[in-house]
Amino acid sequence: MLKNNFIYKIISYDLKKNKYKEIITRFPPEPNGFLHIGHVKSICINFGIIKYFNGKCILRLDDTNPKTEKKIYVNKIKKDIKWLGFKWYKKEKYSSDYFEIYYNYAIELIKKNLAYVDELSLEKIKKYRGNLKIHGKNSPFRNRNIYENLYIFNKMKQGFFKEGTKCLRAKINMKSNNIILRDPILYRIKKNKHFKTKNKWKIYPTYDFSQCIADSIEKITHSICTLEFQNNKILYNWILNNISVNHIPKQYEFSRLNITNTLTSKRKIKKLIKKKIINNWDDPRLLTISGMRNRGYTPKSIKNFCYSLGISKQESNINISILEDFLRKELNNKSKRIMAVINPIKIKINNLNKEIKIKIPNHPQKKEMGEREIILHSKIYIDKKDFNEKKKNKLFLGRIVKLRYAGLIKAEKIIKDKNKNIIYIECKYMNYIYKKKKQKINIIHWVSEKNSFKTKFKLFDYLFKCKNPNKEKNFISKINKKSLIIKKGLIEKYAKKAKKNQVFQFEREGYFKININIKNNKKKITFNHIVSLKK
RNA sequence: UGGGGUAUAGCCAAGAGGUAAGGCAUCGGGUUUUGAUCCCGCUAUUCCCAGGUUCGAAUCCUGGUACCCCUGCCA
Repeated sequence: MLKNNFIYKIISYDLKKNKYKEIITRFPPEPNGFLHIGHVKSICINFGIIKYFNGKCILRLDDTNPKTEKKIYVNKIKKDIKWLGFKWYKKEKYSSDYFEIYYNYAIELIKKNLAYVDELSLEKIKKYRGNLKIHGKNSPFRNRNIYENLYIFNKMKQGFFKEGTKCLRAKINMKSNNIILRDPILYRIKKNKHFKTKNKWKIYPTYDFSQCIADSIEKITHSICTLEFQNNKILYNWILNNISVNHIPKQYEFSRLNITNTLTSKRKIKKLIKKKIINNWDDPRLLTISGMRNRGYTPKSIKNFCYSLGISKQESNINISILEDFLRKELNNKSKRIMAVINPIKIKINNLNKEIKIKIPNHPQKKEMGEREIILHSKIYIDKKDFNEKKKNKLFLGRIVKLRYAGLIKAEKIIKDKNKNIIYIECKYMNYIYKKKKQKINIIHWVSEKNSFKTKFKLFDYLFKCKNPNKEKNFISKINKKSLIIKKGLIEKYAKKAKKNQVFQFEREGYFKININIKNNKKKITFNHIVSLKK
């Protein structure tokens, strides 16, 4: 619920007090990777909350570091937000749109003697900064005069110096208890080509310097971000209070979304791709937006999940099964049912000499989804999981199971080869007799030889078996090696009528998406696992 | 005694001095030829701990404890 949280209350209050005419939020991803489920929460908050207030939400690509940012990511980010069904205000913005403005504000700070060019090496800056317990100490360059600062900063801009040799720092307080305030870096030299401004700039503003100014320029009223920026808020305000801006947005923080059995860190995802553990950012096992799209998630199921979560400052780790519940809920209503046998084992029904045609519904609760015909005859397949000596409700010698929509079969003989592998099981067909007292006979799904075709199933499992791979030192070692399994099995012929990307519920198994590939005029059909049914 | 945050059920989460909302999960029951779906019902004498103020405290005060973030020229 998007209303029952502290941010909604703050906005309502501000509006009531006539603080703002219009509410403007923003979503500012860095184009250095694909968007994931964590971003979706932020998107849902920023784009979602303004709908209650008739406000605007701006999409701003935060491109202040040309070392890691790429045009391709911008396109993917835009595509993913659109796919979710959100529209940003007018054309998307870029932090780089304001490079000239940032630069002028930097000059203003220098002129006010609130910023200086430091020439300490990276190592020295680190040393001088001190640590959690020990205060920092001033750089020897801290007190150079304004004209010299102006002169060198201009030279930096023109590209006279190497990366890491000089940077612009705010003159705040090296003895501050908040390390963020120990003369934070405002500008650094980067020689990479920027995907948007090309080679025009040799110096780039840091997050702390650019974010607050961009927010101010865009007249953002509520700048909503995640908890890790709480320490930076004081700097955000310091900068805006010391330059000549006429609008100061307010920053509010919420706790980021963590989900069990998966990773969302861009750095770690990049490592998985590099190690070829996953194919790419859009691997169906990943909770990136594109990965979920490939997997078969619908925008609505993802959004409903995010809306169901609260917005607070408490750390959380949401079980991935809750996300899956929202998916199942939607798929359940719109998917036709079908029977598919993923691990086939052959059954010979000895006393069945004819073909029995059976009309069955495509959805047990929705007649409008129509019906189809299946054929029962002497050669059928069931799943190996349903043939089990130890579990009493499964098929085994002497035991009876119910074939879904057909009759009962009783296992009579197991036929094995020399190596003791089962070739087939001989069964006896029996008519279904209704008894007053409910008999707990297990219903199993099946497929007949004449009414099915062979196909491949791609089965996905969690990328990590452990609940919190983010906490693992060596997360690579915790990878679930069986997160992708390909099985050869059988499915009803009815599947051949399916459209591209159609989703079926395989009875008693789960939801699967059809892949249709046409090679040399031949249709090749396979299926991708989306999510299993509840056990 | 570095600074900034957070503690309410298994997981989320409302609550702001008047006697613990809601959702999901679990559990119990019903419908069902999917152990699915759907429907109904139950689930905190207590809010991290210990004191204190008050007729009355999850809410106020005092003192503790646990966890998260900050020592990038990343964001």
